Amino acid sequence: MSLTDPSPPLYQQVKSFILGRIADGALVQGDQVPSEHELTRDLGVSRMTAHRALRELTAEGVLRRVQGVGTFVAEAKPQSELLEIRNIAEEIAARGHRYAARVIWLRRERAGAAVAAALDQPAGMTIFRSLLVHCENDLPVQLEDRYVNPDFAPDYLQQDFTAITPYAYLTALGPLDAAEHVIEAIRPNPETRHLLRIRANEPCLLLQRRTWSRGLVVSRAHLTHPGSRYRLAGRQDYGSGTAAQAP
Amino acid sequence: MSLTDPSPPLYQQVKSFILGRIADGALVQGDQVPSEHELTRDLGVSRMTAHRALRELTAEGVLRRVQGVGTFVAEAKPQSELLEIRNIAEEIAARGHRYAARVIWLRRERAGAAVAAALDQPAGMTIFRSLLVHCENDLPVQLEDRYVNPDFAPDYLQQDFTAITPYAYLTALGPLDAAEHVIEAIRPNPETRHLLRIRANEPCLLLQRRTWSRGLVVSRAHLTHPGSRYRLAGRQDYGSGTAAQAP
DNA sequence: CAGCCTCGGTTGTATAGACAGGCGGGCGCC
DNA sequence: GGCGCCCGCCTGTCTATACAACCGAGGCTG
Repeated sequence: MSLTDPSPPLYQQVKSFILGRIADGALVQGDQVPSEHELTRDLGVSRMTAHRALRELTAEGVLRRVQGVGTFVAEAKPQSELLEIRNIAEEIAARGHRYAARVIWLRRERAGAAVAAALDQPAGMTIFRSLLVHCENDLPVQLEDRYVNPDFAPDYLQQDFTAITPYAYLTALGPLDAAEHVIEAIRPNPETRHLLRIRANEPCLLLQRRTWSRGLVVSRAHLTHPGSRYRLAGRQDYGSGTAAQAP
Repeated sequence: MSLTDPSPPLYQQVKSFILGRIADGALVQGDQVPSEHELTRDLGVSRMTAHRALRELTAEGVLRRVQGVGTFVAEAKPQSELLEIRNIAEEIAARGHRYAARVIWLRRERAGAAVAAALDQPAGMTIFRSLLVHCENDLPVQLEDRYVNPDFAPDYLQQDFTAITPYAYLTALGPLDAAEHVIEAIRPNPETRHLLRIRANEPCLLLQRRTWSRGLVVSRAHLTHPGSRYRLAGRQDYGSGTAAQAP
């Protein structure tokens, strides 16, 4: 078997080769894909080229690699791939608005079943939890309810989260894993409404972010606050490669 | 100048070096960052290592590279980078749920100032507009209100959008440009409530997507519909490189 | 039988070298 | 002075090689 030579870079052709095997069913979820050595032998490319192809497909979520074991087709995404959310507090700061955080409380508590599962902890284990209000120009825009795995951040409760955001503190401890997000429109409960100063009958956004092994975040954000200058917004580049398939 | 040796990989250290220069203001938007050759010379790493660092930072949107010219700090994003939304109709189909679209109407109309600006058309120009309900398992989940630039899709109004989604039709005509998204939680208006079968007092999500030169989409989605099995959700990979900067 | 060791396979990283292609400025020629 | 070519710089890709770290299985030993 050989690769078509003309234009696209070799590593791109290797990526297409793997993606094609997945698309036509020759490789399904959990299957081991050819190792770098096999790709080197079968496709006639160097190991670095095969490595780059596999590394990029891993970064794109298509594959999963385990050092010393092999490369596998990643499990189907637990949910959809509809959106990707970044950190709101850093967004506010990056846009030059006056940012402030207010710590409502920091405490340890027993994890319920759902939270424990999200943190890879057995149910009933002690977890750390923080509740913060993020303000932009004195206006509360986000209520951040964060559950943290104590194993990964033993000193979490001793931090001064008016000086450094929990997100910044956790990423300083190490890279954060992939995250799952869920976003909904909800009617805020009275406590949320009070802390975010939301008028009665005003809806707000509920963002839930689960970062494996590191923390679970539940943010109740009211980004369309009267006077707030921004919405939850973003950009997307439609890579010319992601072919649109009609339903 | 030299790099601290201990644990993190060299290409990671090079990325941190560049990000640090940006964070402390030594490099600002539009500045040329050190070339691969300079990094090789100044930091004592090989060109491939420097190249990987710059390539990954480019993929993350931090830098912009021009072959033959150099590498520069990317311009600030016009809006925030908070989220990225894909196509809801295709999501439903991809997840194997029964998908159906209902066309409420197709028509041409005069563009108001805001719509015209979004379509790069002079105000008052004729534009195409479609209103569709996307259903998942007979449950309406999204009301898609789409404004299309007639120059790019002259036959738009003749299409059968129960067979092919507007998104698929437009991408078949050519790749879509970058898009800006805005998402909010709103209380739906009576028409939306009726078409999406939303109960009184239930909030819903409002998604606005502007694809430059091709179309403007206003979607009023009620994704937390009782019985609907999904939320607006997604995943994210935190590149281990994007250093967290505390506000 | 249990525990330890070794060994082969696999991924992760790093280097040196090479060639291709794009861009822009400077130099020479007209 | 103006035009065009060429050369140097820069990024993009690819190869060959090397070493490190990790995992699992199989064999050896107590």
